[in-house]
Amino acid sequence: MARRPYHREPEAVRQHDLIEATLECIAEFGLAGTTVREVALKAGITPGLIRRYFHTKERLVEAAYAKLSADMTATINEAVGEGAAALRLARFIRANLTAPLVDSKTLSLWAAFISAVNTDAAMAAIHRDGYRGFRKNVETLIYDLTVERGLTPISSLIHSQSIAVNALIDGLWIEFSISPEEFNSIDVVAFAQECGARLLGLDPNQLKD
Amino acid sequence: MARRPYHREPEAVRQHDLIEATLECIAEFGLAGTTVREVALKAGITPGLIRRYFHTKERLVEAAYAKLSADMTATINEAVGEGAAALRLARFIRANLTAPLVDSKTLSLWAAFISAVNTDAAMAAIHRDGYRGFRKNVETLIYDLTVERGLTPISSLIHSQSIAVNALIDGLWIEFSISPEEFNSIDVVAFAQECGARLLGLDPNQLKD
DNA sequence: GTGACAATTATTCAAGCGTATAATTCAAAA
DNA sequence: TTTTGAATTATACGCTTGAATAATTGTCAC
Repeated sequence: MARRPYHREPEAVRQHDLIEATLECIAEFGLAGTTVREVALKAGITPGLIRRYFHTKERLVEAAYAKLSADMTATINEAVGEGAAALRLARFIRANLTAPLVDSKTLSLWAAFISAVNTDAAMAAIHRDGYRGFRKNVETLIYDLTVERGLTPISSLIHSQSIAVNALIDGLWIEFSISPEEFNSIDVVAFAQECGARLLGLDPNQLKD
Repeated sequence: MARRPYHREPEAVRQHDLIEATLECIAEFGLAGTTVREVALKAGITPGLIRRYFHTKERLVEAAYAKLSADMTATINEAVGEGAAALRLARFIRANLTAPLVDSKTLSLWAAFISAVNTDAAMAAIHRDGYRGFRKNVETLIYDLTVERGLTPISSLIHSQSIAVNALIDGLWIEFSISPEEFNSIDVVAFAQECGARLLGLDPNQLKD
C-alpha cells in the first residue's frame, strides 16, 4: 500500500486550495453532500490536514462563503472601473449579468449559503457584511449619477432607487443564471440597462456602455 | 421501556404530515441537517414508517419541494382573484411582498431547493414546472393589462416585460425576506407597485390596489 | 369470533461522518 | 551530523446516517 507522497505547501496556499475545493464541493454536491473527505480529495491533501488550517468544518464553510462574497464584489468593482457615473452604472449592470457572475455553479453556491443564513449566526454575519457593501456600491453609483445629472440628491430617494435597481439586477441574475435557455431571445445586459434607466427616470438608452 | 402507542392514519394524512415536517426541518436545519429521524419526530411517527410512503429520503424532499412550489403559487393565485387587469397585477405584487410569502423560513426553504436544482435532475424538473407556471401568470397579467389599455399586444414585448417585472418582484422578495430591517422606512408593496408601473410605462399610481 | 393482512413500531446493519490521535517525513537549527 | 519540531499522512474512534428487517398491533372480511 503506497503511501501518499509527502508534500509541503505554505499556509496561504493550503488555505486557498482548501477554500477553493470547498466551493467546488458545495457547488457540485450541495452543502449536504460536502464532506471533509471530499474537500480533502479535491484539494489534493489528506482529510486530517484540514483541521490544522480550519478548526472545524463549519469554519471552513464560513471562510468559503466569505471568499465567494469577496470575489463577487471584487469582480464587479473591477468591471465598474472609473469614469462618468452613467457609464459606471452601465458597466455595473453588465458585470452582474455576464460571466463569471452568471454561472449555474455560482448560483448554486449563493443559494446554498443563503439557505444557511437563517440557521447559522456566523453565516448571517458574513452575509450582512457582504450585502451591505454590495448595496452601498449601488447607492454610491446612483448618488453620483444624480449629481451628474445636476439634480439635488435626496437621500431617501437614492435609498429607494438603489433598492429597486438592486432588486431588478438580483432578480435578473437569478433567473438568467438558473435557466439561461429562457432568455436566448433577449440581450439581457442591454435589457437590464434599459430597465434600470426606466426605474431611475432616465431615457431608455442613457445607461449603455 | 414503554412502546409508542400504535396509531393509524389515512395515507393522505400521513403523506401531508410527512411533507409538512420535512419543510419545517429544512427551514430550521437546512438540507444538510434534515434527517429521516428528525422528520419522523416532527411528524409524530417512527422513522421506519417514512419508507412506506416515500421510497427514499430523496423522494420525500422532492415531494416537499413540489408542495412548497404549489403552495406559493396557490397563495398568489388566491390573492389575485378576479377583476381589472391593473387591479389583479397590483394584488399580485402585494401577495408576493407580504406574508405568508415574505418569511425568513420560506426564503430559507426556497434557497435550499434552488441550490439543489443544479445537483439533482429531479429537483430541476420540479423547479422548471413551478417556475414556468409562475412566470406564465405574470405574462397573462401583463397581456390582459395591455389589452385593457387598448394597446396591441406584441408577444415579444409582453415576454420581456414579464421578465422584468418578475425579476423586480423576485429581487425585492428575496431582499425583503432576508433582511426586513433594512426596509423599515419603506412601504415595500406600494414601492414595488410604483416600480412595476415604471417598468411597464404606466403612471406610477396606476398599479395600486 | 378469528385468522389473515396491512400498518406501525422497534431493532439492526453497514456505511459514512467529523474528529482525534498516532505514525511518518522532511527541513532547518544546533 | 544529529536532533528537533512542525507539517503531513495514516489510522482509529464514536456517532449518526439512510435503509432493511423483525416484531407487534389493530382492522376487517369471513
